[in-house]
Amino acid sequence: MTREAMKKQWESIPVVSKEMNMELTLSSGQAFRWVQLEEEEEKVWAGTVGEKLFILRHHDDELQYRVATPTSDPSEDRQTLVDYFRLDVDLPSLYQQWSRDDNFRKKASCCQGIRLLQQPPLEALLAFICSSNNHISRISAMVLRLCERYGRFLGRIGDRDFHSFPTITSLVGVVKEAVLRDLGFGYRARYVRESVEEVGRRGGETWLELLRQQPYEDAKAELQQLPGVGSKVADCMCLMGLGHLGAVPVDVHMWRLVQRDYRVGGGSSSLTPAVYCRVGDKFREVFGETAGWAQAVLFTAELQMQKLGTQTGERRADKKTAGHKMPRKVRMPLSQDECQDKRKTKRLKL
DNA sequence: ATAGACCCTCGCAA
DNA sequence: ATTGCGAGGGTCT
Repeated sequence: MTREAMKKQWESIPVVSKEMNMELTLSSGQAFRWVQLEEEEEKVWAGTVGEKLFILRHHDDELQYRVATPTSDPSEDRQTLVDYFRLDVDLPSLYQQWSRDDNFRKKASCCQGIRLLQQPPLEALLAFICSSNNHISRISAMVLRLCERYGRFLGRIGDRDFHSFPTITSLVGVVKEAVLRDLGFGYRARYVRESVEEVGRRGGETWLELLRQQPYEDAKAELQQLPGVGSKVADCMCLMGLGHLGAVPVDVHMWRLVQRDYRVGGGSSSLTPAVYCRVGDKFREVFGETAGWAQAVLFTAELQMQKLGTQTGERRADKKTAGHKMPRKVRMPLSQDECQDKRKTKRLKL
């Protein structure tokens, strides 16, 4: 089949717009490797899931896709996307449940269709290790270069090459800290290398799959054994790499949002491990088992607010004072053993 | 329990 | 136009 003919042929999966906002889902910082490109005067998304290179768009209540890699079984491609976007989950009804929380209903009404991606575990783990004390544009660049260096070439679209995320076997014993530093990883180079080695020792992707079967708390505790994986990165991995939808990653943005919109922690305290834990518990109390997904929606909605705010020339002079006029400190009664940082076990020595 | 250091990039002031 | 400075989806010591 010629290239031109390929271009016209879209496969499709019915997905109404309430079910999916592709733009926000792919660009809100869950995954770092999707790129939007122009193709025949329209915007499409290109990226990889596992060993497949996809081109996506959302048109006419359909998720339309092309696979740019040779494929033996077309139904497999479809299933890959169904799994990746969790299309079996009825999102509007989740929004409805979450909307019993007044703040959610107000803030999320503008941002329907934020789906939680189910990402390949190793990719999620390493990407979020890279995310620490970092911003999205740089994280994307780092992950991109990691794939270029160690991943498999999957194809070229326009002038851009796409690579798969490297497997654990292509990394163990191969990644060198100095190389990662050259790729711009900074001090995270050591975290990535050492975590790769440790994941390898524990059984690679198979071990990560086992963590998926374990209870969230256990999986999180295991992950925090890895260098570069604290409570936030562990929660990101649990939520987006392992499908533990109750995991609630709390970064500085979420922390500000929580202080402003929810009564957790009190105004003056910083995000200590104990407070971190309380935030997650609060979210699980309000949103139930899918608290992590609800968090992702609130996070994205907040990002949108800020983006729209700055676009309309609004002052962001309140950056320092935003959300600091807190109601009085309200401490949650808290039993010590229900909420504590699980990182007590000795970090393994490498 | 709390503070600093840590790689590097970018936006925004002087 | 350069230079300087702080903060950015934290973790470790």
